[in-house]
Amino acid sequence: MSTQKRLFLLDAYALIFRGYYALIKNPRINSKGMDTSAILGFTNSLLDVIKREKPNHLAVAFDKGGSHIRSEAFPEYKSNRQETPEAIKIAVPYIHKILEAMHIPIIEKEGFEADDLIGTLSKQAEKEGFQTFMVTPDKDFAQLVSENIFMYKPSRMGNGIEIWGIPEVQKKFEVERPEQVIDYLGMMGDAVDNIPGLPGVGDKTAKKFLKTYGSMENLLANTHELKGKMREKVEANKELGLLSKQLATILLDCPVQFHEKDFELNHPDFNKTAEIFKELEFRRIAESLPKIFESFPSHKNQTQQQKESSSTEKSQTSATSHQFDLFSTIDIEDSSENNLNYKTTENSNHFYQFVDTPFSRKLLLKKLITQKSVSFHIETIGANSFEADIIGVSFSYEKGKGYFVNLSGDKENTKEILEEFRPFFENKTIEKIGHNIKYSIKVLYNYAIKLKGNLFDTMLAHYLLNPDMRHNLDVLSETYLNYKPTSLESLIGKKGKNQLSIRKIELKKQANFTVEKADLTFQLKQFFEKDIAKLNLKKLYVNIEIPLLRVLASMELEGIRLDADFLNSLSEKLIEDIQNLENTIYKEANIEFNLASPKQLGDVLFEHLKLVEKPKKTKTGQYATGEEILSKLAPKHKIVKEILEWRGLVKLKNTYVDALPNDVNKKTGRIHTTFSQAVASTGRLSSNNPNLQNIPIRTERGRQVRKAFVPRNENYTLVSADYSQIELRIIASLSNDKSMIESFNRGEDIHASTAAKIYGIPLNEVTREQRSDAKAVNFGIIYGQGAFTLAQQLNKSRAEAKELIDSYYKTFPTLKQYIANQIDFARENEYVETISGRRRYLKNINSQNAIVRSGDERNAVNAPIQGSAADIIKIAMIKIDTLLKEGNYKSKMLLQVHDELVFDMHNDEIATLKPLIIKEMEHAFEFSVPLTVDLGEGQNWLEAH
DNA sequence: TGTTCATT
DNA sequence: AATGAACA
Repeated sequence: MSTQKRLFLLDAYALIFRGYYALIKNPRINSKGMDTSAILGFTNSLLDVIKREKPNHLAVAFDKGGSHIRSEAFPEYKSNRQETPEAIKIAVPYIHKILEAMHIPIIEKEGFEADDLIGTLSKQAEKEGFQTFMVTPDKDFAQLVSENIFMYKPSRMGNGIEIWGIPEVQKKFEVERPEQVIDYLGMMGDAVDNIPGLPGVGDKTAKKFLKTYGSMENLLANTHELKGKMREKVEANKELGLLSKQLATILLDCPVQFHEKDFELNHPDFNKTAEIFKELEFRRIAESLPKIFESFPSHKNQTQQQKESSSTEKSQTSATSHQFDLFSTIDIEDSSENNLNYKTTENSNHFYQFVDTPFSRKLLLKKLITQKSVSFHIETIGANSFEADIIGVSFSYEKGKGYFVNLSGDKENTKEILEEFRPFFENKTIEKIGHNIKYSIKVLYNYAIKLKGNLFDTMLAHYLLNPDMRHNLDVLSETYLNYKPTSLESLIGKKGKNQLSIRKIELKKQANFTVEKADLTFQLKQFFEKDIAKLNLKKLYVNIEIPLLRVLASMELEGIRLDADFLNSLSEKLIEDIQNLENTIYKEANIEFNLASPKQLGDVLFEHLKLVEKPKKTKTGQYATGEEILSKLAPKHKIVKEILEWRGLVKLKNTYVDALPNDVNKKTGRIHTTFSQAVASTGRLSSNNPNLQNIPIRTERGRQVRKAFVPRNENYTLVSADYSQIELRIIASLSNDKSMIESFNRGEDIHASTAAKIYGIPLNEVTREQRSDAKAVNFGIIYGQGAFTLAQQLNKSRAEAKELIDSYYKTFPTLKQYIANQIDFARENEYVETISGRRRYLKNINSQNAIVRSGDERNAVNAPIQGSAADIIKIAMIKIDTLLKEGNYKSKMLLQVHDELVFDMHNDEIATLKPLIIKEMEHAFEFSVPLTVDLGEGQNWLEAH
C-alpha cells in the first residue's frame, strides 16, 4: 500500500461560505449575539479532514485583494458575487486566530486567489513526490486533478466525503483529461464567478462540444461544422470564448514556494485554542480537539489511510476447507483501471470457494444449516424469472468468505443440485440475507423451492434508509464498504456483438463474481441492520416491507389473464378510425403529409393553413405543436381537434392495445408485471414490464382496454376494491380539521361539501363547476400546489386561483396550520415522515434557491400523505394475503394500483371474501376518520372497477 | 436524452 | 407529485 506523503490544502473562503449557507436557516448565535455559523462551519470541515485523514502536511489558503490578473482581463470578473455577509467578514479574523493557535500555515498573497495558490502548490508538491488533496467544494478545481492531485470534497450533511481523481473527473465532466475542465467552464460560463462563457452553451452542449472538438480552440477553429443559430452565436463570440477560458484557468505560477517543512501538521497550542473556542462558545469542539490529536503523533510520515487490515484477515482456512477445490488468489491482470479510492476483488483479501462435487456440496450444506444467518445470491441470465437460466448460487456467512455452487449443467442437472439445497432454503430458523430477495423467490419457484425463515433484504433496507437514492448492490458497496464490485462488463465485454455470455467465461471468474455479491450483501446487512434500528424504521421494515416482498412475489407469479383476441379486434377498429381521421385531416388541410412528424405538422398548421399570426417556436426553431399549444388552438379550426384525437388514438394503440399482447407469458399465458418495491421515494409501489398501474380509464375509448383483463376461467370473477378518497381522509385526520372530519363522518361527497363550505352555500346548491373547482383545490392541497399550478389546471387566472385557495384556507384553518407545521418540521429536521415512520429526506428545504426550496416544501406536504396511503394499502395487502393463505382460498390477489386491489376470485368464495376484504382494508389503520372501500365485481376489470 | 401522456 | 413507456 501507498506510503506516499500527503498534503492537504484547504480553500478557506469556499469552505467558509459553504459552512455559512449550510446553517443559514438557523444560524448559530452565541450569547453575545454574534453569528458564528461561518466560523463553526469552517472549523468543522477542518477538524473533519484532520480526524479522517490524519494528514502529515496541511495548509489553508485565503484570497487576498482579488485577482489583479483576471480583473485586468475582464473588469466584470467576479463582480457578480453578492456583498460578503457580515457573519463572514467577522469570521475571517477569528479563523486566522484559530489556525495560528493550531500551528497551521496560512497561505495568502496579495493579488492572488486561493485557487491559484493551491494550484501552484499542488503542482510543486507533486514534483516532490506528494499526493495532494485540494479540500474544496468548488468544482473548478477539477482542472488540476492528476495522478497525484485529488479534489477532496468535504462531507455535506451525512453524504460522506467525495474524492475526485482522474476517473471521477472524466465521468463528471465527460472529458478525457482533467485540463479540459477549463474548456468546459469556459464554454459554459459560471454565473457565480461571472465568467461569461459562450452564449447559448450550457452543460449539455459544452460536454457535446468537448467530445467532438476536445478544446475551446479547436471548436472555434471548426465553427463551420456547426448548424443554424448555434453557429452564428459561437462565431460572433470567439473572443469572449477565449477570454472565458482564460478566466477559468487556475494559475500555476504564483510566487509561492512549497517547502515540505513549513507544511507539517503539528499539535496545536491547546491553551490558545481553548481560549478562542471558549470565547466563541464552541464547547463540543473545545472538548474534542485534544482527542483528535491524541492518536496523532505530531511528526509521523506513515500514512494511516488505506492501511489494509491484511494482517487480521488472514485467519482463513477452516477445518474442512482443504476438501474443496479452492482458489484464493486471483490473477491481477490489469491494475490500470484500478481505482485508488476503492477496494476491489484484486486488492483485498477474500476466500471464495468453488463447490462442484457431490461431496463438497454435502459439506457446504452441512455448514450452512448450522448457521443462524446466511447471505445468498442467485446469478442468472435474463431478467425474466420464468425463463431465467441459473449460472450458480453463492452463499456467505462471514465477511470476506463465501462459496459458489456451480450450476453450469442443463436444466435437469440444475434442478437436481438445487434440490440438495432445499433443506437450507426451506429451513425456517436460518435467516436469509439477500439483495432483492423477491427475484430469488421467483427463480426458486421454478424449481418448486420455497424460501422460508426470516428475511433481510439489503435493497429494501437501504430503500427505507435513503428512499431517493439508488439501491444497486454496486452503489451500496461503494458508499458503505468502500468496495467496487467486479462489473459484469469487465468480464464479458461491452454491449454489442462481441459481448460474451457469462457462461463462456472462466468458471472461477463466474464464481468470484457471484460469491462477491453474497459477500458484499452479507457485509452491507451489518450496516443496515444497525441504521434501521437507529432511525426507528425496524417496525416498518419487519412488519411491512419484508412481509410485503413475499406477497408481491406471489402476485407477480400469479399474473393476470389477458383476452388478446379482444385487443386484436380493438386494434383493428382503431386502425380504421385512425385511417379515417387521417383522411379527413388531409382533406381539410388540402395537403398530404406525415402526421406523426411534428415538424411537418407545424409547417402545415402555421405556414400552409396560417392558423395563427405569430406561432410559438420550440428551442430548435420548429413550430411548437405540443398538447398545450394545440388545445389552445382547438377553437380556431376543427382540424386541430382532430389532430389531437388522432394523436390520442395512435398513442392508445401503440402503448396498450398492441403492446399488451406481447407481454403475455408463453408458459403461463398470463401477464406478469413486476412490482418495484424500492423505486418510488414516497413509499408507493411501481409497476413495470408492463406497467399495469396506468391502464386507461378516463376516456371512453381508452377504458375499453380494461375489458381485456379477465378472470382465469369461467369459475372466477374479477373483483376490484378501492379506497375512497384515502389521501383526503389522511390529511383530514393528520391535521385534525374538525370541519373536514365531520364531512367524512357524515359520509358526504367530500368535493361537494368542500365547495359548499368555501362558497358559503348549502350543500344541495353546489353547481357542477363549483364542485369540480373544489375538487381541484383538494387535489392541489394534497400535492402542495400553489396558485400558479392550480390556475393552469383550472384554466383560470392566477388571481382567481389565489382567491380560491385563500377561501379554502379560511374555511379549513387547521389544515393550513398543519401544512405550515409540516414545513417547519421539515426545515428543522430535513426530513418528513409517514404514519409508520417512513422517511423522506428534503435536503433542499433550507436552500437559498427559491425554486428548489419550494419543490421540497411541496414534498413536505405531499410525501407524508402519499406515503401514508402507501403504508396503509401495504398493511392491507399483507393481511389479505395471510387471510387468503390461511383460509386455503382459491382466490388470488393480482394487482395493486395505489389505492386499489384487484382479485381473481373463485365464484364460490365471493360472498365470503367480499366482506372480509373490505374489513381488512378499512381497518388496516385506525384514524379519526373512517376509511371506506368500494368493491365491484365483473367479467373484466372495467366491469369490476 | 427529453418530451408527451397514461395512471393514482 | 410520482411513476413507466413510447417516440423523435
